[in-house]
Amino acid sequence: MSGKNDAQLYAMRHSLAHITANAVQHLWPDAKFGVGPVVENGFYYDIDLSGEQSDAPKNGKRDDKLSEEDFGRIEKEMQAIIKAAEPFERFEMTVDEAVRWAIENGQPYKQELLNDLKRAGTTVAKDLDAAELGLEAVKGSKVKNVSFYRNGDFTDLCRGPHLDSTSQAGAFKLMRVSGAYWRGNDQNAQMQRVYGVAFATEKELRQHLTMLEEAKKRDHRVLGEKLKLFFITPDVGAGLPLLMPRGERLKTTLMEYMRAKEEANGYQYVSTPVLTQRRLYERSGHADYYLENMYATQEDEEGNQFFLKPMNCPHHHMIYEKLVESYRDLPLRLSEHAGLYRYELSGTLTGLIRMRGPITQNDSHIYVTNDQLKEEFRNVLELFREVYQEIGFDDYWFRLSLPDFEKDKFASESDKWEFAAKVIREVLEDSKLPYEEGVGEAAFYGPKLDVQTKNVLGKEDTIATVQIDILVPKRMGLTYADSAGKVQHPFVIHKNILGAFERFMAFLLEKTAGNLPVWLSPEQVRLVTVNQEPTTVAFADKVVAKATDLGLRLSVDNDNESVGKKIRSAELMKVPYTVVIGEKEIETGQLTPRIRKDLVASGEAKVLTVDEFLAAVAREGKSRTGKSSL
RNA sequence: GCCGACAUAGCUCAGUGGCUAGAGCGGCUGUUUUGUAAACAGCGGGUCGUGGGUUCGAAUCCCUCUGUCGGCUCCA
Repeated sequence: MSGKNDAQLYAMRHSLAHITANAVQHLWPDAKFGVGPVVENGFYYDIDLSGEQSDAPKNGKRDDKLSEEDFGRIEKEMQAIIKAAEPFERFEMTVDEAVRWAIENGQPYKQELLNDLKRAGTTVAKDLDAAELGLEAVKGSKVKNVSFYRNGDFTDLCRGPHLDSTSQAGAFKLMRVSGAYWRGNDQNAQMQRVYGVAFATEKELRQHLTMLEEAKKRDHRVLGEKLKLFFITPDVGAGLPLLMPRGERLKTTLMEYMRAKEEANGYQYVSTPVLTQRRLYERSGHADYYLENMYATQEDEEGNQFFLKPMNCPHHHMIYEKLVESYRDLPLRLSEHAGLYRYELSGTLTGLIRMRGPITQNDSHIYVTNDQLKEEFRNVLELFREVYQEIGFDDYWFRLSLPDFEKDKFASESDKWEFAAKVIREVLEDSKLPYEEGVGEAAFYGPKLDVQTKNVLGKEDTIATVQIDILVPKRMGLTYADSAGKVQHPFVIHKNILGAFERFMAFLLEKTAGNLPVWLSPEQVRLVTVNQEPTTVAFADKVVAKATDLGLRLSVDNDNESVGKKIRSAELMKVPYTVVIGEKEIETGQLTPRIRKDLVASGEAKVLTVDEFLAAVAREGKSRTGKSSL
């Protein structure tokens, strides 16, 4: 798409946001409007109907909330506005005039934005820069004039640009309505956000909607059910998935891989209890931030209350105390694959991506001196690259998550924050790794380097993180003696490369549509028998025995069904290799493996001996290749 | 937690106040002994998510709770 078309599409989507608001205003004359920016594939507008008394109440219910039922009449009204071919006209007012306009028109949210603009020269709305709000503003500068756009009877504070006329609006569809806190702050009123998608042509819109349907099939929750990997049941609880044998196999394969990788890189594994006294979290400082997000036991008869651990750091810090006296003991790299539990708000739960537990984190804590910090951080990034490359995961980018010092959470020691952030930046720049920065995304104890990816519906997620802890070691009194015999506090690098194993499984499933490479497939080979004759079964048994010796995961489908149906069933389970066993194979001792389509380039079937075939699969498992060697 | 939508058989779904709640797939049984994406026949299978209410009558209307989906806030 050319830059000109991009600009045109942007203006079109932005104009549709105005047309949406315009239509809502026709139907609910007292509607109050927030902001209405362009987003990926479309636009939204934040609307508040509270206090609204519409002429057309629904079912006698209060009519102060939008619902998807209303979309039909809103869209109809939008079409009428588009058909009327109203020109978009730009004009300016002084800020004071604009504030008067907002008051006269009953637009308190616009008024607030204008007042902020006047006072601070900017509007501070999280995730929305002033330009997106439609305000021309440079931080610190005096704003005199603001621009407005008018079409027909609708006027909105807006930077533009817009279409020349409403008639140029393309194909659009209102998708959903959801709650959104005014200016992203949960202390503020909750408005309603109406989302729409919009494209230049009907065809593109239909393609987009089809793509969304297709994406649903790649959803790890759908695949988890179809591939018999995991499920969630209200009897156990929301956010508490149960892994079935296939899911556990996948998780264990990833865990074994990471453990071997880390042990080869000087990490030592430890094991710590899931229940812990409150005082540990008070000592670490986590109690100040996360106590209400931790599951607690009832007080026992001896008066003790325990918490399910939501992180491993404090426990590992206790081990540090036992093991480290001197700088000679550093760096110390501790790892644990522990199941963590966190109370997450019910509305945030998302399959294996966001869960309450067990969250099996690929968690390590690396204790270093000042001098070691940079090199060790570089080593961690190197390990990241190595692991992701071996796993074939290349769809990610880095985000340097920094504190927002205007928040209480990031209270003190700004020089240490700067130092840690500088180390991360230098390592990234030395390695020539592209990254973005995220202000306000840091942990309470230090800056983070997050690994970002997009899920199947294009939503951004953090897959893994490395953090430099500048606060907790001092707070917990962790020390070592430096070369001069002086007492020092170590830095701690918190790292998890695969994040939580469950979450990583989810990303893998969505990226691969369930077509896992051979080394990760719970079932690597399926033998399909042509008949149930004893000779056939005996031959299959012989292959199974050989495969088991090689450590392969192979199963036999000896059901009394047609070969075609059993092939289909293996295809649906995304088994990499399916091998039909019948008279021909028994006679010749040779197999013609059917290879899952994504694994192979040529469609030509190869004939191999049993030993050749099994050895090839074993090699592929060992090399973790994403392609078939056959 | 908040806003919106939704919850019917193992799965995907039909059924919007009126007969004993249906279909396809899966399952089970039998026949068939099968050659690379669905053999044929028969049989099971539901407290219509939970609890309450309205009604002569509720899967269907109202409320509660639980859970799911999409957002918002949050994410050590």
